[in-house]
Amino acid sequence: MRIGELAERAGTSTRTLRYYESRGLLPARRADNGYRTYDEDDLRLLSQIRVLQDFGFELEETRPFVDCLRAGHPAGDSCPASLAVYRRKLAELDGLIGQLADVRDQLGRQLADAERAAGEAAVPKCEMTG
Amino acid sequence: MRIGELAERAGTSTRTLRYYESRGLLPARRADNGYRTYDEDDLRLLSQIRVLQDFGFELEETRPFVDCLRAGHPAGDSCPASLAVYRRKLAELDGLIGQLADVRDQLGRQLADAERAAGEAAVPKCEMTG
DNA sequence: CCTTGCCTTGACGTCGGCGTCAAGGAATAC
DNA sequence: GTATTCCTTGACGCCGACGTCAAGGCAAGG
Repeated sequence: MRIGELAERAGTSTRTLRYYESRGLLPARRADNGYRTYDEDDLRLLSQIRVLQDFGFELEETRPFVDCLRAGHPAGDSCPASLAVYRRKLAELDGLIGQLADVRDQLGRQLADAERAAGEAAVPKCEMTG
Repeated sequence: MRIGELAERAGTSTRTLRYYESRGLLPARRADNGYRTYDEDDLRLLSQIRVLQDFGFELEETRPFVDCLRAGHPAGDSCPASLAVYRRKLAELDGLIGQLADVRDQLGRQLADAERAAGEAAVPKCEMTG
């Protein structure tokens, strides 16, 4: 199949496929007329890349998974290098989520304090006027 | 004070201050020789910006806080517009944290599955050989 | 006078993952 | 023949918050 069909079947763009090729991630065979040619295996590699991209992996981080599939393994994560990326990514995510949760809590307190201050300014010393 | 001193006292760079000025966020008075001149109030505005930046706010999102301080309010979040940004940011954070938690769980399962598969491949049908 | 250290504006570089446009070749439909 | 649609390479644009370099001005110390 050609680049347009592969892009459509994978739910991405031809530009993206050319970009992956430029990064050496998904090289293509060439037909006599110079057109890029792909097969079903390429679709599997591409699907693996897309899944990981959706997870927030950088392109380079998908490389071990692609290499693993290309080496004939049943899944992209059947290789130690891929598992290592999983673990790094998990640690990274845990750290990030923790940071964001901290920020979230601080912001929540800031908002509560600011709302309280605004309320007191609007109705000052309410209990003294009764 | 001049730009270098303000930058140092705020723990940032002169480039950053010029950038803020170019965005209209922190304009500076000028001395006769053309040098930018700042006062203690500018340091407060800048500190407010930096705190919010550290929280992950975009520069534009800090503008209501700066405007609020400049209007003479005691804090950057003493104005409704600032509170609105707080609330938007909280919602945004909650959404993001939720997404990341989902990804984290999926990744954790992927890793567990892949590790189990690798283990079974290494010691296949262990209970059948006993 | 000369050096040093601050300041000025202007402009290009960074990072990732593409989008988008341009100019032209190739294959298919009619 | 020609209209359409696919394909090719090349190259600039984008986003955000600056970093970094260049060329030159201004002030103070020795």
